[in-house]
Amino acid sequence: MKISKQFPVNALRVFEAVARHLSFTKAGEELGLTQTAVSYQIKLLEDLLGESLFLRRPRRITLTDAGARLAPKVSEAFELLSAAISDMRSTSEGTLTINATATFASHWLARHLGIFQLDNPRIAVRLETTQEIIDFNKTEADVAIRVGQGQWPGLRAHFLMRNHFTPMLSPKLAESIGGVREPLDLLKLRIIDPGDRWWRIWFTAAGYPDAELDLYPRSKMGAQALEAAAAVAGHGVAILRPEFYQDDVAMGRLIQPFELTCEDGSHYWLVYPEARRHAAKIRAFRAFLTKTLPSFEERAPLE
Amino acid sequence: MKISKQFPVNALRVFEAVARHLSFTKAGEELGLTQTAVSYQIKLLEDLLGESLFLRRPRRITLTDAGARLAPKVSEAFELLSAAISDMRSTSEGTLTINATATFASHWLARHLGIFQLDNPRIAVRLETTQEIIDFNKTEADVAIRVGQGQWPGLRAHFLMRNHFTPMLSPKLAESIGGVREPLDLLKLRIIDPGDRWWRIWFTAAGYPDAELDLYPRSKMGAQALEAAAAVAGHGVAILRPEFYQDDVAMGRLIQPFELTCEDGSHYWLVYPEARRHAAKIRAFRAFLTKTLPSFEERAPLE
DNA sequence: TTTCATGCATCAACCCTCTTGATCCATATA
DNA sequence: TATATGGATCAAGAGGGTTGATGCATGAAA
Repeated sequence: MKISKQFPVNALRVFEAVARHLSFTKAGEELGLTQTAVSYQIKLLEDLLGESLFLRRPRRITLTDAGARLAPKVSEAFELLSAAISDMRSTSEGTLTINATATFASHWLARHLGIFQLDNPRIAVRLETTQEIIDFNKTEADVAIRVGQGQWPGLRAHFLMRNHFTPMLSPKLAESIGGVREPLDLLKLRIIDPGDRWWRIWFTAAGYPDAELDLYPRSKMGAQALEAAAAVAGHGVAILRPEFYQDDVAMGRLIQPFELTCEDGSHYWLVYPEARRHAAKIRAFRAFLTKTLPSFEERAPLE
Repeated sequence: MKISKQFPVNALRVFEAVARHLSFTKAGEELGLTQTAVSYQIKLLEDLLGESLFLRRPRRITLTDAGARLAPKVSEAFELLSAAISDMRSTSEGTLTINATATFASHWLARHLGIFQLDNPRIAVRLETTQEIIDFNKTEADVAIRVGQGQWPGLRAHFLMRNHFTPMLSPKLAESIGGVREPLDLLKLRIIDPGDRWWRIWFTAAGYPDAELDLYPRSKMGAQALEAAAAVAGHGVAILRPEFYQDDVAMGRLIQPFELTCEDGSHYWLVYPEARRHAAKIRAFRAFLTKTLPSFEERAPLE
């Protein structure tokens, strides 16, 4: 059974407009309906209620007692509804929830988000960090920053920046073995998360495809930020995206012993549900990225 | 454009139910819809608002912030709506508006309506009288008493009583011409509304088809009650439905000089819109008539 | 672990509601 | 009397909304 059959909300909506205008034609104009449609809906409602709601006088209609009793309450209810909707609209238009990896959040967003907020004083920002993959059906977020290939079904993706990596460690730790001169020197140290494929890629690129990383199955941290912290503390060598740790380098807490950086095909992307692409706040965020990030563009490096 | 497109009341209604049950399936059951339909409506609403309203967790769903903000207001609005409707229903179920001719109202209804009200203490009665034909589109009435053939398009008719008539006058007036012995005596008196076809019918039946009534084009009153009043006052002879004036006869204010009564094929009927036939108050009124009026039956004497 | 049960998403197909446009009718206005 | 306004009625058509089957993910149970 159709829903409108049990509870004629549409008919009520039409009734409300007619009661206000006291004219089928005018009400139709307001609602974008023909006079016929209005007539039909009113008749429907009247039949359902078993009561006439309007008296059909020549050239004008009048509310019956029943209609007059009903009208104000229906009006109120619909005002409430539309208020609720527009209120919700403006509130949620007003806060942008960004879900990012901890790494990206702390090393890039935290540093640049100020500009977005200056440009969009009416949009509050909520920044959430989760480990890797998020599902917009399961997490409340308007946009997300993901690392990947830039292809997710149902999601629109904009390229943010390439992701490359290189070993980094604390200067003290480097000194402890008399400095790091060549890649194999690193193997004298504890490797933070040797299972990370990045290590293999990097050593291969450096000319040592057979470096015995597996021998050191130490900590598995998962989040780059944590590995970096461990490296700063001198617990070992981590493989990191150098741009994110320029500060640490400048402050002498980390060094990047080799120029060589590698990529694994995964990069940073801004993603959001296809269907939400026209939301004002998402537009604003795109505009901010376009302005702030030279490499920002939709669906860029498909390699 | 469909109305639901601009303002998704149906979707909101579904949303309200889902928010209450926190389950698409349950909500569907409540509304008499399939889970699919519910899913569809929610998605519709979410797309329209550009906001997720529910988080799809395994085996249960949760309101998002946006959804949680929206739900209570929508609930309130719909409660208001359904309250308004049921309130209106019960109020108008509670008063029966009867539209009758002044004659019938004062001579039959007024006398018997007490029984109806005893039987139906919860139904208030509003008795309105208008001259003849009423249009349910133009007058607020639940039922009407009409004189006619019992055939009106769109209306259901129940036979109430035959309508017959005979001359009546005040005893004083009769004495003034030495008593009324035979029909032609009446012509010595002023005929109240000689244009009334009833006179011609009656005189013809009495054996005087050529009685010169047209000679006395006096008052045209229209309502039987007024003619009766004129007759009581001794202003002339009226042609009336004798049953309605038994009191006046008993009190010596009117006499019925001849036994002969005539009919013109028009009788008294209870009528109401076909569509309203199931209304409780109309049922109650029918029950009352069945009980009170032996001749009461639906669509009876088609002659 | 494997299997089962629950609950939502997706898809294609169909029905019926709702809308449209034309026409008719009644009445108020000029 | 002629014209304009506003609602009712009718047939026809579109598409919104519904259904039922199916798939998928997860939690509970075996």
